[in-house]
Amino acid sequence: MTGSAAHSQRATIYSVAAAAGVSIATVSRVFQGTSIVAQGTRERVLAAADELNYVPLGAARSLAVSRHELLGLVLPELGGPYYSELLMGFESRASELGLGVIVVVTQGKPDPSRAIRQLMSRVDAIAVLGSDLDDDALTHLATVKPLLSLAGIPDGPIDSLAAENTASAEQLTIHLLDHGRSSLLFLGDPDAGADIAGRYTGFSAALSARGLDVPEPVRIGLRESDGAAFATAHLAGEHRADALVCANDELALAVLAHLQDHGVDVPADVAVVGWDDVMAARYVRPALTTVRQPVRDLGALASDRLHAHLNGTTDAGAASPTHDILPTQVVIRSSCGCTTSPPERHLP
Amino acid sequence: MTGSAAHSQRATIYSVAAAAGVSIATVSRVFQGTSIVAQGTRERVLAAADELNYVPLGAARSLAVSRHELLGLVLPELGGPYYSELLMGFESRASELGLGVIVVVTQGKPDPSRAIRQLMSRVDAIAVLGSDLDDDALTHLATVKPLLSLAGIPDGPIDSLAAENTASAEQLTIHLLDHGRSSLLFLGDPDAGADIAGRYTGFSAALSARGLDVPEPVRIGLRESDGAAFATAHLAGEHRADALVCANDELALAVLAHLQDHGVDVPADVAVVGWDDVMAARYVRPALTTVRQPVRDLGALASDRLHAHLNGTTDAGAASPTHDILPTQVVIRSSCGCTTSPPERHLP
DNA sequence: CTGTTAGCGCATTCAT
DNA sequence: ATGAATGCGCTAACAG
Repeated sequence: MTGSAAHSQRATIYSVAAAAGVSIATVSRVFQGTSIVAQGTRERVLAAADELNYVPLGAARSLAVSRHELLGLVLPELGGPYYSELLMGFESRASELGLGVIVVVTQGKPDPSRAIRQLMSRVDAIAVLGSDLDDDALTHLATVKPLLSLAGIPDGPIDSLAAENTASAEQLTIHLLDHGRSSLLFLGDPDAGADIAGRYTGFSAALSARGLDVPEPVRIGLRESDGAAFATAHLAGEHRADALVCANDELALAVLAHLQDHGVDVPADVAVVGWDDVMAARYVRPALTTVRQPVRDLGALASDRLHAHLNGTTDAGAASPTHDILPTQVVIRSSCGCTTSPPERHLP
Repeated sequence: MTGSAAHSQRATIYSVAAAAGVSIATVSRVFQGTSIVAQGTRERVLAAADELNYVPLGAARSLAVSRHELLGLVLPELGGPYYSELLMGFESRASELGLGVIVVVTQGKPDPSRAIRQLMSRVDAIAVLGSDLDDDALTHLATVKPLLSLAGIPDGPIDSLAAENTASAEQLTIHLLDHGRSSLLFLGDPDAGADIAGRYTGFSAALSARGLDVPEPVRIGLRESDGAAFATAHLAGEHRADALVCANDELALAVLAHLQDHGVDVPADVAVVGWDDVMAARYVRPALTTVRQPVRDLGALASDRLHAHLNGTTDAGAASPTHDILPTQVVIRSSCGCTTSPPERHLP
């Protein structure tokens, strides 16, 4: 390794105590700041600890205090800015609360539930995003430790926290309708997640309100390849539409680009909108109209909730599950048909 | 919480043993699969465990086996696809190796070193990315636990792992020169990180090789706002250049967009290239010429290295530090002046 | 194949 | 202000 010291013989609280000529209790006290220690002794202990390169063993502490001081975050994947921001908010707030974070990405894992069980054994509470786990499984997990469902079903037996979907989808759809579009299509699979389901619900509501037929959703994935495939099909005349409401920006961008490459005029021929407000949404021409979600706040709030549970700050126990929803913001740019004057690409 | 069960009285190995009518050793055995247990007993134990909702206490196990089975990953931030991919690769491989991962994001933390010390107490080894820590601090940390520096200085006393920078930068610069560009500028601060420093080195080398003067780097940040600011200055005639080598894509895209908004023809008037191959790089017009790094592999390899150290697979101890470099790939698109025929935007 | 036993390193009473 | 003693839940010999 570093060639120098071998990480072999780790110093323990005992060796430090011995070196400082005090008892382990005193060492523990100076490190936890739990009780007052004489200035002199404190310094001797610190010196000894430094000298021995002492690093407390977390596991021992956890066992003693019966707390891991660690939160778990389960994510389906890590692509795009969405999950990163969520993690950022989650970790940041957790850290402020004195908690560490263990992340588990389920995608590509042979046995996700095994990974989660293992996670359960090392954290105090856990936030789960994604429907890789069926609802029963989640409910069961919630039995053993505080469990928060992120962007999941906004009801049901377990606590949940999510960004608003339905209302913004409806708003976005109405906006498209107001542009004179009449043949809209929703791209994305509502069964793939509660958030997408919510968006389709809003989409449907807007259409119904105008007395329009609600088309079946085009059940495709959210990747670029899915968008390209759809565009190809669309160009072949498989679908008829003058406006495409895509379940996320990645999909929207792929569709947009592919369509343009083949001579389709966006938004003149067909409008395209998405979700997430990724960076590319601002740089593409026409700039993509989309919905921005307070993802970071969502992550931070998740940490807060979990922390509150751990400290019994909330009326845990028999209280009914909480279901919080954070407001989102429709970002109107050009791909919907609007003409924005100053290209506002220099946002955050 | 869920209203139903209270996460109060957790079952222990003792309660399970009692319920199953066996000793704790047997319970431990069926859970660790460490030794053979009679089919009958095994089932009884499992049943009891399930009944009691037993989840082993990680901390207790860690203390007993003196291993956390956890890796630490320290990242400066989480913006853009770079860090996400790195984390993805790291977590994924770690998981395969039976290890969990704790992430720590230093950006925005009042006292990063405190967070790291705390991290050190709960993991077996740690990978650090970013120069928030001075080299001495890292060296010191490497004294207590296996420590791997990611995208850091490719020499020095601690193990490192990074993507190739200099050669690809040189290659990219030569490509620009071959396009007939003669007045190149490097955007980014070499002092902000070893990777950027390496890129500037390659940039310089290419220029020197052609007998050209090497301009000072334009020391700006990597955010969109930095790019916009530079573009403004450039438009005001502050800098003269017919090619801009940006330290990353975010910067390149911001510059590109801002320049175009003000009538500059890219790449005719000025070429722009970047690093990372973010999604937007494929969608922008002209498509951005950039350098793709094997970030996910880098993360996975980091886990491997750390795991190897923990198992003494490598000649740890007195061996000199290892410094591995992963090859990168220059992705030629249009912003450099090339005319690519089939818009290859449907890559991975 | 299964039970007994002895720590793992630390926080915490309870004394002093 | 400090020390001695106890236990947290689990694993790993060691017996049987």
